[in-house]
Amino acid sequence: MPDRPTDLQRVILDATRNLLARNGYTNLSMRKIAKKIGYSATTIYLHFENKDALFHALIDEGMHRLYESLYSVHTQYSDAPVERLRALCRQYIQFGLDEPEYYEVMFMLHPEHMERYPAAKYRRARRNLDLFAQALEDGVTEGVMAVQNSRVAASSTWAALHGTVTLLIAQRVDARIDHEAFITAAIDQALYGLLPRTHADPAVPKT
Amino acid sequence: MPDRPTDLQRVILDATRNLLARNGYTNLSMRKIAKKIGYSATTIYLHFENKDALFHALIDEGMHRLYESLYSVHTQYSDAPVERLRALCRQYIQFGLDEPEYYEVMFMLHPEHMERYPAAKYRRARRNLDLFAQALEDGVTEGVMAVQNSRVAASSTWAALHGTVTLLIAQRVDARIDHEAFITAAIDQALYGLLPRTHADPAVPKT
Amino acid sequence: MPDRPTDLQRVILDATRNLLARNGYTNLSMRKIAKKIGYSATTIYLHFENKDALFHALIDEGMHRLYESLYSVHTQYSDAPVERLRALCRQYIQFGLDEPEYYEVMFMLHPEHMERYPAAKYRRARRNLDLFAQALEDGVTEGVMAVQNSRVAASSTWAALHGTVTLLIAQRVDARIDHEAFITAAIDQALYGLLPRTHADPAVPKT
Amino acid sequence: MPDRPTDLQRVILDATRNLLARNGYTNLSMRKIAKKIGYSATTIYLHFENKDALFHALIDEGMHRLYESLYSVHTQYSDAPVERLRALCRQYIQFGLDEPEYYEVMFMLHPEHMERYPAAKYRRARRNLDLFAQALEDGVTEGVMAVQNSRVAASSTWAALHGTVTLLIAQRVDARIDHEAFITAAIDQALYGLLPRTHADPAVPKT
DNA sequence: AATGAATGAGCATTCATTCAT
DNA sequence: GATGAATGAATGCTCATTCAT
Repeated sequence: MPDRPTDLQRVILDATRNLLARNGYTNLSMRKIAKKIGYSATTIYLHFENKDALFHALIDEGMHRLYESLYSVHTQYSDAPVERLRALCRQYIQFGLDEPEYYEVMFMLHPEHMERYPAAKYRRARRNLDLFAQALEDGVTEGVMAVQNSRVAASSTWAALHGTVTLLIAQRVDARIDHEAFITAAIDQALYGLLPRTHADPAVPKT
Repeated sequence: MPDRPTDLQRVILDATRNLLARNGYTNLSMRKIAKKIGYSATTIYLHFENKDALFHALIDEGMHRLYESLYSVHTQYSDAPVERLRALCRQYIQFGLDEPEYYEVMFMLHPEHMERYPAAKYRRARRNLDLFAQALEDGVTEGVMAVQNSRVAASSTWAALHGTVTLLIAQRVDARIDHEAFITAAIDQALYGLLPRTHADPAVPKT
Repeated sequence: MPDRPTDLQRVILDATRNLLARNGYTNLSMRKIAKKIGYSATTIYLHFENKDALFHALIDEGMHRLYESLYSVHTQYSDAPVERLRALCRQYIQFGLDEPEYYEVMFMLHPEHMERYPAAKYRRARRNLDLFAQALEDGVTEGVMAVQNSRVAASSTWAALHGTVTLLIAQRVDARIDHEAFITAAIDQALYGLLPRTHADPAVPKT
Repeated sequence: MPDRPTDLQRVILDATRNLLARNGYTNLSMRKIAKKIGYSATTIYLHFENKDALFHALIDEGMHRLYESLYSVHTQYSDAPVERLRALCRQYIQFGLDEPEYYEVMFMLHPEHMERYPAAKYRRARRNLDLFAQALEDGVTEGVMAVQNSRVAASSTWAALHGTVTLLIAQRVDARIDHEAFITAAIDQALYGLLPRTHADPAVPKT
């Protein structure tokens, strides 16, 4: 059985991600991708309609990867919602730090760039958030978490994680702060904020 | 009241901020700014040394505005750290939503463009974070908050707020979620996570 | 005989050389070349990496042509060093006048633009001078020339020829002077200056 | 007696020459001159019609300086034509090396730049050559030189000197050659070429 | 005599994309 | 499938010069 013809689409995506990680979004061009894969620039257009489409495919793939990595956590801690949530948070942040330029394309690119990102793909992206919501619901069911609306809480938790990853990637965190300490603090703060409060806890004024 | 002679520097800054928020940094060009203000591109160079300088002036300005708005909160709630912190969070998010253009320039642009931001200006920018750290320290002193390191906690709190603002500005929050509910949830989660607890929660293992 | 598909590289080189000689380096631009050849400026970059590369190719070519023309003289007068040297001088000047465009690019442009001329190519360029040095050495061997250092003498001879060509090309020679007379005078003066003298002339003090 | 108001024309010329020497012709701009003298760019136009005029004034001045320096030699050796000629050659080359960018503006700029150089000024420039011609004529009269046409010989001598200066300024002389040796060789060669030949000297074939 | 404000033209280079083959 | 040739538009920036004051 002969080698299947190389899946060039695959090769292009890998090269793109690679270049992205090395040189950032601004310095990426079709020509450079072409050069990297040893094909002519024109060839890329045989596999992706245009730069946008290539990027969307990349985002898709990133979402998928993120989902896989979160899902494995999900199953691993299926019966311990709090641990599961903590692990999900860890995993999310880890993903962002492991593949920062991936993360950037997925979540940090200017909206203007993403306007044309097809709605169908958006839906798939949202499955990631569902894993968080699920953990929260399970936590509430078991009485170990207290949230009013799991979807809202999932989003606010995501916000905390997203902010954490974002500041780290953009190197906006005070240089004197240890990254690991920062990450742990961020996760703890988010998690503690979801735990049920006992009557012994001090009252918190609402705004 | 007669029109003062147009302060072109001002006009340029406003136009730039506007374009930046609308189209992102990648799509910003001196020519576009020029076109928008109805002057030649060359004229911009009469008022700003180069693109970077223009850009940095914009960040500076934003940082200053943010500081003013946070500082007024700071003084208003000077003797109630928890309320003050909550108000600071509110105010931070509000600033981001009121002035998304400034916020984007200040905190959402690609790190690559931040690298050249002069250290001296950076220091001024950090004063904003200090107000959060101060509130945390005061809270700890009064025994109404529990954090190990106020600087780290200030950063993790900032991360939560930054994530919140960012997702809102980029319109990445699920359309079915009410923004106000989302914001409140985010702030509550961050705040609750900082309060002292009567007993360590066994359900939350240390990472 | 059918037209070969246009060799654009060739066309670009010719156009560039032409413009260069007409307007000087300062006034040469990729756009102008493009306009002259009826292609877009971008197209030039398909054939030359950048302005420098284009420029160096031109120099290379000129050096090669000059060498060919000098070398044919070299072989023709292989056993008569004085006649050979005279012919080399003639040929050198003739080359400058026949191909002023090449000559300008090769020898009259501002040093600033030569600095980047690759060392390897420099070496090839120097072969031209070697033909003069060779003639001098042969002349000394045969006792028909008297020079202390053939390399130095080759250079000073070159200087005389270069000055001659340069002044002619730049039209700096007094209009009342016949060019042919000027050229002959220049060559004679250079040659006579290299011949052995029967007695040291007391009127010429050493510097 | 109060200070005369600063002769700005003078100041501008000095600054220009200075910048020229430091950064070369290509990097010279009206703005930079203005900055250097601490006046606005506009001010320069009050004293020179345009860049061309400024340059022409500079050339004028250079020609004048050269003349002064050659003339002092002329008077110093008034009764020894050969020594005088040698000293004139030395002085000419020295001038070129002492003020290379001056020399460049005067003699090496692309003709296209000089097209508009007024004829009247050209005449003044030619006086420099006259000093050489005079020396030659005196030499012939005294029987210590042999030239057919002093104007032609002056030009061919100038060509040799010009070539020498030019190659040195452009750094085109082989790096292994000592400059002083090169200069001496060039002058000697030019001078020897002008001396009368005795019957004992070997015959030189005419081309 | 001096200037600040302004500009159109120009620069080398890069880019995403198209088209004929 | 794949490509070489080509391009129009765009980029940040500099320049000589003008004009109203």
